[in-house]
Amino acid sequence: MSSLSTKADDIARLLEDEIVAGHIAPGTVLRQEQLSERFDVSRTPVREALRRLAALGIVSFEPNRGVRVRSISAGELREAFLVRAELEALATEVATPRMTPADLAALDAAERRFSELTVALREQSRRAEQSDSTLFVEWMQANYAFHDVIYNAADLPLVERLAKGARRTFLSSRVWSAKAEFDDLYVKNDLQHRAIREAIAAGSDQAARVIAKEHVLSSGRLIETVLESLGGQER
Amino acid sequence: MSSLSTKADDIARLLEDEIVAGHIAPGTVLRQEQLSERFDVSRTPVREALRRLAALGIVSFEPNRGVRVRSISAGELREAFLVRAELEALATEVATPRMTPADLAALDAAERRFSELTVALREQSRRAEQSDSTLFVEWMQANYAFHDVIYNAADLPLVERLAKGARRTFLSSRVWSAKAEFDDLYVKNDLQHRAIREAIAAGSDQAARVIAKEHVLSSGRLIETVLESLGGQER
DNA sequence: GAAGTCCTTTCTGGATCCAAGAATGCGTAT
DNA sequence: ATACGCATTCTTGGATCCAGAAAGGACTTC
Repeated sequence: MSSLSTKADDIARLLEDEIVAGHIAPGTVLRQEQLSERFDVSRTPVREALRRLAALGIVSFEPNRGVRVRSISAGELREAFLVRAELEALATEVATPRMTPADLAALDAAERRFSELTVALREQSRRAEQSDSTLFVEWMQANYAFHDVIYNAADLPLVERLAKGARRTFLSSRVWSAKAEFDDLYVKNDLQHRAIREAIAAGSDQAARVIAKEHVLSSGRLIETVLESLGGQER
Repeated sequence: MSSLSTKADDIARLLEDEIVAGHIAPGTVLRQEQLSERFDVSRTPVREALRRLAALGIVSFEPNRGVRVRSISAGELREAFLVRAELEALATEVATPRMTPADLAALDAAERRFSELTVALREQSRRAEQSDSTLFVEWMQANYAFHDVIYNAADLPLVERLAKGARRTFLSSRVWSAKAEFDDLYVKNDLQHRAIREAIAAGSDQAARVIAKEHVLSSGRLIETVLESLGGQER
């Protein structure tokens, strides 16, 4: 059986997903043996996987003591948004003159889908107190799908990789517990997506760039205020 | 003996330095056993080190075939400069209002040192055909030292980490073999550093930002043309 | 002479084993 | 009761061992 991927890589991907999805809380100590029996392998590939996660900054090794899921501070979160704003701006600028009609159509579809989910989400949050999180997850995925169309057209793999790394940073944060506070964000994001698409469609890369940057920054600002209102319990 | 660092980490650092410094050519296959006897350890920590380098994108694993030092394509090099330009712009903008008198003094000193080395380097390249590379290395370090003052003041560890990763990308490229062609770059960099420092000192963050960005981009453009003139032997 | 098959060698990926560092808990002395 | 010291236990970092994949021949066949 010629394995196209190695166990260490599989485990790394799985763990990364789980941590990013928040299924493993920041601060948790990952026991090697525990993981090895969970994945039914020896500790060797587990440790190689952990090394990779460490290089990505997702976990941190404390020599002879174990690996710990890193928790991001408010400062790091803030910085991640700054970085993402710059990279998103760059990608949008580069993508604009490269957009094919197919890309534009895809962008339009992504925007529409995002709009629909936004409406549904606001509806839900107005009605129910304890909102279902699946809709929220879908909404967020639709958000990323919109941006992915742009990344795809920009054809800048490094930028895409780094920006997605920055995304990761705050996906695992517990900000999302305060979904209810986000009504403001929902509608704003929707409007900004429309503006970005229009600027791209009009071929004005500089305008698109500026709006894209502001789009990310304003999300960051809002999330920051939500975080503050949640109180400063940082780990 | 309570080891503060683990062997895997030490090896990773060493290998990274050697690859970035160009002592190990891109495309080289790294044999695990060879490395293990060179560092006088078993293959286990070697492999963990290699996993880390793989996560950083410095080497790539080819399952069951070995790890290979990644060679960067012209496109990747170009993209790395785009990214660095954005990040450097951001760092400069953020740093400007945060610069203490001490920082400004350090920036001034770094600029002066860079200027001196620039003069020395142009002198040398005018005289000797086969120029000594140590002076060139010093010059490059002085260049980075200047930018590091800014990163330090900006206090954005993520940005710094990513930007330095992008630096790495082209340090290992063989562009530097064509040092002779760089006279243009030498003087331009010097002028741009002065302009950046002046903008920062004047407190105009936006101006500093724009100049810093242009500074990186123009270096990128020049290096690109040098690369082309070297011929397109990409691996 | 070129291509295909089998066998040997080499090397990787993973499992297992071992030594040493860190935590834990108990007993004792103050 | 509290703090110190010592032994036990747990877990990590690293070494060694093993099975399977890929590369490299030699030998055969057309």
